[in-house]
Amino acid sequence: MSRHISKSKSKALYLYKNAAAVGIQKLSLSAAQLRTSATRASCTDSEEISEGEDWYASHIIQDKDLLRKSLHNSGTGLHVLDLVNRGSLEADRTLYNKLLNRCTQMGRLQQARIVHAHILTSHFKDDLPIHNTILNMYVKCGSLEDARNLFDQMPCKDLVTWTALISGYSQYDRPQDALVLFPQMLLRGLEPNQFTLSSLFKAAGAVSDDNNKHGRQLHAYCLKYGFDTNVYVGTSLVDMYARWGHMDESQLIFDSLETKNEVSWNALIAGHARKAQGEHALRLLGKMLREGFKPTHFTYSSVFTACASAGSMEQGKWVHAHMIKSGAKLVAFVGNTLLDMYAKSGSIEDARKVFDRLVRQDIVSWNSMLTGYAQHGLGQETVQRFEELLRIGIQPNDITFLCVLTACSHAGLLDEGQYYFDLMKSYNIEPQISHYVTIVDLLGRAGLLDRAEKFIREMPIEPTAAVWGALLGACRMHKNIDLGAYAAERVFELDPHDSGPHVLLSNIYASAGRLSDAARVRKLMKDCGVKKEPACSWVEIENAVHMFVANDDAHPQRVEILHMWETISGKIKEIGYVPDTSHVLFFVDQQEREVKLQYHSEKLALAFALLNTTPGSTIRIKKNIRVCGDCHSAIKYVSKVEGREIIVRDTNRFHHFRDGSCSCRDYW
DNA sequence: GTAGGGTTAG
Repeated sequence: MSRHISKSKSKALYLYKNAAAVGIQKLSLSAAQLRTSATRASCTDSEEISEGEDWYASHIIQDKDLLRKSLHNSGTGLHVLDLVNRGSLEADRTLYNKLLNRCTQMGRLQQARIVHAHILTSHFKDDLPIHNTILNMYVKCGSLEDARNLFDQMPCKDLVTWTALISGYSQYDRPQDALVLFPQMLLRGLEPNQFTLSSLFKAAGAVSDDNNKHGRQLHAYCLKYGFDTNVYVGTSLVDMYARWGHMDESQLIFDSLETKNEVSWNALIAGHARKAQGEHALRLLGKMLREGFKPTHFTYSSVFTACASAGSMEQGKWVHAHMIKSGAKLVAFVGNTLLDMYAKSGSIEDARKVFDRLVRQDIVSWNSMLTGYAQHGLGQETVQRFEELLRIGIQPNDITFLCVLTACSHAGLLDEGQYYFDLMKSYNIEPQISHYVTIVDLLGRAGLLDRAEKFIREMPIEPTAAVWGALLGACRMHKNIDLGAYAAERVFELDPHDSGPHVLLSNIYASAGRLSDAARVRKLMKDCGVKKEPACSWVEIENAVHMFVANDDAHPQRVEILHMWETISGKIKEIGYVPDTSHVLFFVDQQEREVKLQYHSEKLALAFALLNTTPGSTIRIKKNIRVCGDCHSAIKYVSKVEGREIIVRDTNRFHHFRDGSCSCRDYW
């Protein structure tokens, strides 16, 4: 043993030796690890204790009550074990439970292992309840390995033992491990209770293979034994079906619950939020309120997420106001979704306000804000904020870098983008495939197609369809047919069912006049059963979201909309708008192309908004695919002739049209 | 002694 260790540290080592004597080496820790942890624990755990032997000299405690009170100090109170070792205190069940609970609450794994070691030296070494508590402690400290080792070593296990481990696996994203334990448990003659089942449903919700066999079987078991009336079990069922995306079943189970609470509502609302069903989530919030339940942070967080994906700012604002009135603090978990909602529904200013008002910003707050700036085309702002983040010493993560790289790509900041890509190493972040995609995009957009291709060839990881897809997109932008065709072939090989690359390649050929090649790609696409997603646009007016599809002739205001577009079209042609028909399929004639162009969904949405909003107000449109070049050009002119700010959100980013130009500087 | 719900990118 090291001679450099102080006397107080050697006491911890004594503890370790004791433990080793009764077979602690069976634990997952090596002797060296345990020695280190014991030493460290004794040094760092009890800040209130002065260094070394002095403390023991001045604290010879005879009074056991006084000693127990020392457990109320901060820290895990581990030092009392030294007094046990000295014989001045008897370690009883209560003492061990207090120590174990303290380690659990504070999540202190090293200390937890020491207490465990000590217990093995005591006459509780075969005590089942104590060992269940230890197992739970390891789970709560996040060490499934320690928990599993203990579980395997325990000669006697009861339902609590099995349930604690099952819940551990389901909490720490190891659903399969949780699920396989269940039949093993049944084989040993143990029957699950509501605790076991709710953990199992949580696990089953995280896997969705084989027609969700596990979850459905468990559900049947649960009905058979009548556990479904328990609110925990019922809620975990609602959640399980919602995670599979089966919202109808989720709703049915929810409706059948005799007892509901906030958590049940939250599970259902979160399900709709994950499916981007904003309207549904909002309706449920209204219902929840009418039925007298108080929304929690979880509720608000899900509803804001739903509003963000729907881009419904007005509704989101209403919920925000409701949250303020309820007196809830703006903690990061909710605030991040709120700021994301503002950013995604078009108001970067409001997003910034939320960011500034957060009780404390975490890395997700920063990432959301950076994403917001990037999507709004504020490349310089993103870079500046990113630099600020580094300056104040916040550790960026892989998403942070992805945000800043995307911003550089969208804003054409070539040098900065490459610099930040290299900078990732200094922060010990290994670039993921998405970072490589962004760099290909960055180089490609800047027209450096050969460099982009070279970059792909030299990648240390295998390029995916997304990587080649980025090159293909750049080839479309810069009209490079040969490289585009090559990149498209790579994409087809890697991901034959995506319609995007087929459409892109077909368009590359079409715009170069190679109509037969374009037709061949379209045919290939058809033959493979690849379907193009129909284009849609949405516009929110007075709390209602209106949807438009291209050539929509079923809309009740169809005549007015078309009339409005004709008027607008005339006005913008007067100031220089020329329809760019290269964005329309090649097999229609010129006149027909112009007509088809006129009825792109974003134009219909725009005309509708002009008809139904007050002059001068901002118009916000959302699109499910990228805005086409002709619409982009037309909307720029409309913003000028109508004196309107028009904000279009497509799948990639925002376009802020104002006074004849767009924030993306025609670069998207 | 064991249980259910929430965030950022692409």
